[in-house]
Amino acid sequence: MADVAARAGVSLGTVSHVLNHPERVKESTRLRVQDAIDALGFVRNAQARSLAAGENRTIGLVLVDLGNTLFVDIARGAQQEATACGMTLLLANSDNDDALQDVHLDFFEGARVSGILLAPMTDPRTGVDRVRRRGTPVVVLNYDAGRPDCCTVLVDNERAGHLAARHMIDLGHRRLAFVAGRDHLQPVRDRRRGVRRAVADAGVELVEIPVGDLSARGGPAAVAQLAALPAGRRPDAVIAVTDLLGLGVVQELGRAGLAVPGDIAVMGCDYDKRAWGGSVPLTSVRMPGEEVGAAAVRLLVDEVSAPGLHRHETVVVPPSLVVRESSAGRAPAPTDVG
Amino acid sequence: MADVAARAGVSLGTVSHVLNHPERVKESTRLRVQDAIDALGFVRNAQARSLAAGENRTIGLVLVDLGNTLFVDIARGAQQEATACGMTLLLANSDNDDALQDVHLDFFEGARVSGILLAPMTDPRTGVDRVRRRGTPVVVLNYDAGRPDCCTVLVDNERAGHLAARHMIDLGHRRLAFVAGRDHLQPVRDRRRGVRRAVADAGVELVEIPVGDLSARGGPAAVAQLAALPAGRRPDAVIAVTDLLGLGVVQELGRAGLAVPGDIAVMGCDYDKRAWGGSVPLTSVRMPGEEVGAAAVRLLVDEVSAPGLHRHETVVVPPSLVVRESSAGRAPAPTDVG
DNA sequence: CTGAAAGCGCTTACAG
DNA sequence: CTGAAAGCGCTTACAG
Repeated sequence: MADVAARAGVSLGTVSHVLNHPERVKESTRLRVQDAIDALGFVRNAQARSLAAGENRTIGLVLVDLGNTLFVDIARGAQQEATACGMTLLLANSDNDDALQDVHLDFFEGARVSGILLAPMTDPRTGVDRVRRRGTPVVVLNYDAGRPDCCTVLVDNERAGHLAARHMIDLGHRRLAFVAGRDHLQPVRDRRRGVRRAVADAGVELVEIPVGDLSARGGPAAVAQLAALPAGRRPDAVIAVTDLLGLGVVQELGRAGLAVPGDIAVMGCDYDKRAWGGSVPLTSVRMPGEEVGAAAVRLLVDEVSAPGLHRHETVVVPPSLVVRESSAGRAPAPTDVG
Repeated sequence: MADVAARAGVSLGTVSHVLNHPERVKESTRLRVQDAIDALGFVRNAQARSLAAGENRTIGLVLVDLGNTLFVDIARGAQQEATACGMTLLLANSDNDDALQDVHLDFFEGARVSGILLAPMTDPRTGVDRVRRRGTPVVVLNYDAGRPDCCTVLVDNERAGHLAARHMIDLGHRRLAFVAGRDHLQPVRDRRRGVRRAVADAGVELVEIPVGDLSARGGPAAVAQLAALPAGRRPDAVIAVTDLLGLGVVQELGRAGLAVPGDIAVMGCDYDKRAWGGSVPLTSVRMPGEEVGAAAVRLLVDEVSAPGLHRHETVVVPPSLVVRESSAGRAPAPTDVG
């Protein structure tokens, strides 16, 4: 910057002014300074700037898994909203590694970002404690950490489960299977709750099929359990807790010679692009990742700009049903059956 | 930091020393300072540090598209290698937006990162010019920009095409179809070149099928063109330039009542997880994204640590064939047919 | 409208 | 082994 000032024949302060308050500078000198900047290829040192100005229009987003398209959607939504708010979004991928997640949190803390967005998979207590202690705003995404000192943005997984079961019931099915793992993961627990509520309200039957693997590899185990049921208790519809698992179920049913949805209807949950290529397009429940990311940025910006007035809140974003062939067949789904 | 010094009853310089050169400080005072740091929850301001120290162990990675699993793999490989080198990797997603890409480059430049990794989709000339001008090291990934002033890491797409065609030829096929778009994109151009070379060397026939959409949506157009060929010229094997396109072809062939690979063998290229769910597991050519990311970090670190001695180089990472059912059927592929 | 000066939070020779 | 002081590149009241 000193070089720019020298070349333009002005003081440091003036260069700073054309950078920060161009309207306060006479046009002729502003142009002269601008020329010097261009000629020298000057790029202001953002670290020095934010050190001196005490502000830093940057948001850090720590993500648990970029391989999961939900998180990519979250990043995209956050990115767009951040840009709209005049902030820059930086991503750090913790790749399912809790220790690395804490490293990233500390990194952003050290970089004095305006705030941090955190999408964890397990309870992020220690890391968030450290960050909150220094007062940096944190928004937790897609995980209900039950913290009163942060905003939270959740997808309504209970509703996702309810939507799924309701859809199958509306199609006329009377005996549903819910294929899932343990309730260890919040989304599994909540989706199960939603399925149970819909089933109870409608007075239909529910068979819960436990599997150890929520990816497509869980398909064979699920189908084996279905086949082992007495004929009278065999479900007419399957809800898999994830799309990948739903895909595995469809594949395995195909191997067993059963038609989907002719012999049995199937749906997943997640709207996962990795499950889009199946032989039968899979009905699913879409989780609005982009809205989650955007809402989180909005909450963060609110907290940053009005630290005093800000009230922490939990935003719950609704999922939506995506009907495709695996439940409804090739024809459009009947709106109201049975 | 002043608070820490006060609480520990030492000077600022001493606190700095326990942070940067703990061995130069007497144990008892080091412990005292450490206690103060813990008690106060002090996190050093990394901006001030790198301003004063003139170094910044951070690498910025600008990615064109996080929705593409190749780039996620690249990010993962770069992340791991960066951690191994004691650096932190920061991600910025330009989401197929050239203007946003330049914004991210300038951001990293302003943040005075040690170096930048750039995975673009089109020629990144202007952005890289700006960054190189100030001397910041840049490594270009997955795109041959033909710049002598940067290192480059490429996947050998020509070889990928050659591997694909060679595989089909080895399986005994004598009339191959190559389904792809224009040569506008480097990977398409190079893969085509490899396919042509293998076909010419083997003296078999090649039919080139142009499609406008390289995703699964291109499938119907491709199959329509195949069906329109005179019976005597109909290919016995299809190589799609991407896995998604290969998936689309398999789906459309299924709709047309043709068996894969019984009636016609199909393969893709990319090893894209989004194409893994098809009714017939797709043979593909795997692009080693993690190695690309890791190699790029290694080149960058070399340039950063020995700016004088460093010679720019282009590393070309070899792809590898992944044989699955869509070309080889359920039995293992014969090693040498025809 | 422009400049001189203090200060942001740290590091690093240099003394002691 | 520890401290005082200069400096990293910028911003921002405050004068003029």
